[in-house]
Amino acid sequence: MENDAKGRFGTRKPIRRVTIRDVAEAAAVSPSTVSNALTRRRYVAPEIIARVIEAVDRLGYKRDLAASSLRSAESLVIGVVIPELTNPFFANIVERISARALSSGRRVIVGTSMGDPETEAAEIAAIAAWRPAGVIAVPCDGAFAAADRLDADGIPFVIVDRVPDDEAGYDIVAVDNEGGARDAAERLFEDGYRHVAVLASSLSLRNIRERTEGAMTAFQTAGVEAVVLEAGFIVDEIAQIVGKLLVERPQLQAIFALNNRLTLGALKAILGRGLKPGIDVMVVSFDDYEWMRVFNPEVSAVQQPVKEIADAAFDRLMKRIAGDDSPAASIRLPVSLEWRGLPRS
Amino acid sequence: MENDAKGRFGTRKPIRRVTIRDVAEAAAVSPSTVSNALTRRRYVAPEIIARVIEAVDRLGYKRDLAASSLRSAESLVIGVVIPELTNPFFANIVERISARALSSGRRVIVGTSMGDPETEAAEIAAIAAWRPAGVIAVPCDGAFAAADRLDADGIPFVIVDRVPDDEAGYDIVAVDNEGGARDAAERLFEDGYRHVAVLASSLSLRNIRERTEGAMTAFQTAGVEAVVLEAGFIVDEIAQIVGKLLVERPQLQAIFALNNRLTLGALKAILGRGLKPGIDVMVVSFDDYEWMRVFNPEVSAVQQPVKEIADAAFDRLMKRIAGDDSPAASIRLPVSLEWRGLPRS
DNA sequence: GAGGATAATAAAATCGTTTTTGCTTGGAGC
DNA sequence: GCTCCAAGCAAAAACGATTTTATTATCCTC
Repeated sequence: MENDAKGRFGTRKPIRRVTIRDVAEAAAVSPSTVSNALTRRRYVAPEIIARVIEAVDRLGYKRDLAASSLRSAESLVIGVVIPELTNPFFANIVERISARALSSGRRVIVGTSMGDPETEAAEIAAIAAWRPAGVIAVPCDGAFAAADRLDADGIPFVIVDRVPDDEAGYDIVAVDNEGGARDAAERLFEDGYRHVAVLASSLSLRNIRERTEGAMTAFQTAGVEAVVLEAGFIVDEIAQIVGKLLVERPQLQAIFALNNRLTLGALKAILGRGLKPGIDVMVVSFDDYEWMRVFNPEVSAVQQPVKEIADAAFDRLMKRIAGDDSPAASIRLPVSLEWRGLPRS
Repeated sequence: MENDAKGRFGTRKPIRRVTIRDVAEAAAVSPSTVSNALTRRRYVAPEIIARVIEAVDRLGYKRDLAASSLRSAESLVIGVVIPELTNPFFANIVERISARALSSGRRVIVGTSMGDPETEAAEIAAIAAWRPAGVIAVPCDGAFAAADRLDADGIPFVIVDRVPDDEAGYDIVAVDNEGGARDAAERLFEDGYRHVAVLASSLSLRNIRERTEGAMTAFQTAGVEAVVLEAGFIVDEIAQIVGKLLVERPQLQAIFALNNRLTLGALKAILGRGLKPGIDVMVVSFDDYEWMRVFNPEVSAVQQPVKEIADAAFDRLMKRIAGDDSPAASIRLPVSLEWRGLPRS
């Protein structure tokens, strides 16, 4: 007898999957007993369980999760939708949620909207076709129109990081943007900075608006001369705008960049003019990345509690999946200021 | 009649999904005809198709992909296993593969090994339970023991980026590490650098070994005085090692860091000593990141063709899934040197 | 010892879809 | 006008699991 299934690419479809029926036959029990023996949903005699497990191991049986969840109507997938995977902040959140999901026997499927509401809606629709137990989403705009679709399908969801314009009725997990920005602003004042610029991407984003307001309120209260710049999303353009600012306002002592890209732009402008960040011009970043620590002194940053954000969102979603129908709530997590600057001498 | 299904969290399980049967009833045809009308697998009269589509739209029907692929035995999921999602290089690859998969009607599920072979094996096993059409993996070590599991299950797979110690019999997509490192080394020589250090993480990694060999061969041929340092994976430790190097070898003119973390460490050490990267000590990085461009001059880098890597892997996998059983092949893609340094004056 | 409750397993139904098989109709061929 | 074939749709089986229902054996109780 020749065995064609030997070579790696030797045959077309030689492999017939091991099903629960094969295991049942091998263990001389019925398929339902195998199921119960493995899932422990009903009592099965210990010696039969042992026989089943032996057969499973011997045959290399692995339960087909798709078939399993189809019948049991218990979805094992969690949908996660984010603007982009290449942003380590989002990647971190996905990684953490995946780990949590895995330890509860579920699996995450990820969709990226690339910052486009239409793509976002399409992704949500595509994910909905997988009948996820729930969805965790970082919306790309304040509308989050896809919410309706999820509601219509009865899929529970939690919104993360970006708070919708109308936040009523949604479960939301975000950070205390205003408080975090205020803390940083106050620290700048305490350390002697009196002429600062707040670097925003676009004030149409609620996160950025909250950060801007938190910072500006603190600056105004403290009597710090502060200006807000809307610099967009392209590093080179941001650098150009900051460059102009540095020329026009030579008295400027610090820049508070409200996201990591803005920080990149600010640093590029400062370094491009031969100045030293943290010495000639202080830079504080909202959101902390590894590369911010190569500078000397290191760039100070507002650190977002990524793990806590992901955990809070996951926990909330799990409760919803379990049937919790308490009123939707908005959770705001505190951020922490990683101050690495030297006091202004 | 009260309608309990109105509120967002008003009722427990009020939503009954729209199934193909509902559509069939609404369109006054059989379920099989609905299926054929939607998938176009068999001819259905145009007017019936129209009726079906109308019913689908009206009822908001979405085919259950799990059930669909269960019956048709055509898997719609692609497994992707990477060491970590927070590394933008891997995230990029995942994003690209996801996009390609999506446009072919499939979806990616991601597993992260966190650099641990056991976790990797567990992830592969877990993904296998979803019966993926294929798997694309970036192994975390040279053994890639999980390959056997995939082979046993008859799941085709492609290995990306990290080449296994024994590469025979595997489909592999990687970059030309040796050539890329050689190009960078030669350029350093051409620009006048004569005393350089090659910064490696661990020579037990094949990628790093190839890069080291490529660089050292070129340096030796050109008569450049070069030293190899194995500095590990922790930025602070790398910085410390480089710091010591800078003291011991004041004549050092350039550092060739073989991955992005090493680049961070090198920069940190250089900046920490008040030196200017690119001016006092040249830095060349293998792998290019956005933050490398904030410096002045920008950090030169060997850029990996992420899109091409992902595409090549995806294309190969699709062919395997389609039944191609040609011999396994190893594809090596060229990297490009982004030279941003100034010639040594 | 008969009736009935209980426990453990087997058999059958089911999840939502696709595929296979079967039926009906209409038209072509002779 | 009859047969045969193909087209077009319906009915039923199947995918691989779980849940529901049925069956048998055992154990109590009176």
